[in-house]
Amino acid sequence: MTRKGYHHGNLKQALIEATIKLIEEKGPTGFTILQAAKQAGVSAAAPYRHFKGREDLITEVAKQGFAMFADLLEYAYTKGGGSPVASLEATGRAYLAFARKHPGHYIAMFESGVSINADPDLAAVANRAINVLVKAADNLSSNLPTKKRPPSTMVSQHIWAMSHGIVELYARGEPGGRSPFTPEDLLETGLGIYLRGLGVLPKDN
Amino acid sequence: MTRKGYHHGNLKQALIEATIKLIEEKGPTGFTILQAAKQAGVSAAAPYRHFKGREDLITEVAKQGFAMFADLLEYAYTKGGGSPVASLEATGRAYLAFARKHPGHYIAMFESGVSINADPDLAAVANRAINVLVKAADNLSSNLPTKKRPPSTMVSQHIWAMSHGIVELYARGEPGGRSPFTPEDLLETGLGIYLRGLGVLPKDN
DNA sequence: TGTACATCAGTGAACGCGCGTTCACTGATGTAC
DNA sequence: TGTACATCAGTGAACGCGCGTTCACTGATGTAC
Repeated sequence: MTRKGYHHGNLKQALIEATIKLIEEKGPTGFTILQAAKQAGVSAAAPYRHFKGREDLITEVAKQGFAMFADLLEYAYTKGGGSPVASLEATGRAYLAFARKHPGHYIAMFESGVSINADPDLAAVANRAINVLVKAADNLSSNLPTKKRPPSTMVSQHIWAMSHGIVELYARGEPGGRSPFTPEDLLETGLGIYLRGLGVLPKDN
Repeated sequence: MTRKGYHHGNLKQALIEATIKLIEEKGPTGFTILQAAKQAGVSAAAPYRHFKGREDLITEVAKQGFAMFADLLEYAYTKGGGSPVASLEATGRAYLAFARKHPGHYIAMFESGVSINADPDLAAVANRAINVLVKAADNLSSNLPTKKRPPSTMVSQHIWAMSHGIVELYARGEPGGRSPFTPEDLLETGLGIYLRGLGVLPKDN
């Protein structure tokens, strides 16, 4: 974050990165424009050349976060292995990996209070991420008998909810102290049981 | 929140209720001691007779929330019906009902950043709630063959994660706009599939 | 029953602080000719 | 290649604000005798 001369050269991205770091450290509550500016080595007024305000900055972080998230999920899904089940499990692992590697983004995306529908770009990129899971669910249940096939959107929401719940409850400090299981274990086993219940995994094993 | 004379009479609880209301309306970020004091019709200094500060007030809300939550889950669990499965499902419904009816408490408990282990009382009452689910899971799997029985704590964490995820993602505004399914639907179907996968529900239906 | 006194709960003024935001400005950069 | 000028990105001072917290205080309440 060192400066050369009067012009920063890359201030916009530097502010975004400072925001990510601050959110990681102090949560969305603890983030302020002034501190982001300070961390980028710039006066308090400078951020206003690039962002409308605090909210706008967080939205930008969420946007970049969802873009990376969607890319990661897509990659995991397509390269995840041959079967629909293997692909879905790879996508689940990618979900946790993202939350672990990019907590600042994850928090901006899900816990900062930004309204995803307030910004069309944000909504679009968030939907791209969501659709990976919907497609994965679609693929899964395509070879189930039509009668007992729940809607793919529903299945994708079950899986999203479980993944998100594991991140929120067990991938950080709280609650109830450390769980004896890693988040990865929890998701793998939980997803396994769920998929068996769906009928896409054999009953034994 | 009207006052009689110089003494409020019930300021502590009035402040707690103001906090709940403010958190519901503006999130944990938006809550301040000053506004709580104003809402209780009292000067800015008065809260310090009852609480050490902002954090202490939120902790108290979380504590009361977990107590109610534990009571509700316990009640639902014991009165929930004859079978372990019916009891668990009743407990899940109670989970969502609590989150819906008491969003301020829920937010203070799970999204305010209070550390559950920082306060022993809080940890105790949170554990009481957690243990309802653990016991429910225990009951569930007690008539499964020992070999393919996952630990009850793990099962309870799967269920907690899915419930919490549904609350966070689909019981409020975000993300991806309104889901076509109600939170209650999502939990019921998700839990159903999961329990079938566990082997405690018949494969058909 | 009445009075003196201790205790308690709330007051209001004051403080320092960091925040968000604006404004006229200025240094740096790019470009037309 | 050199110069004039427009544009752009960042400055720094200033503002008003609400917040958290403290302090000496005072009105109300309860109780001993």
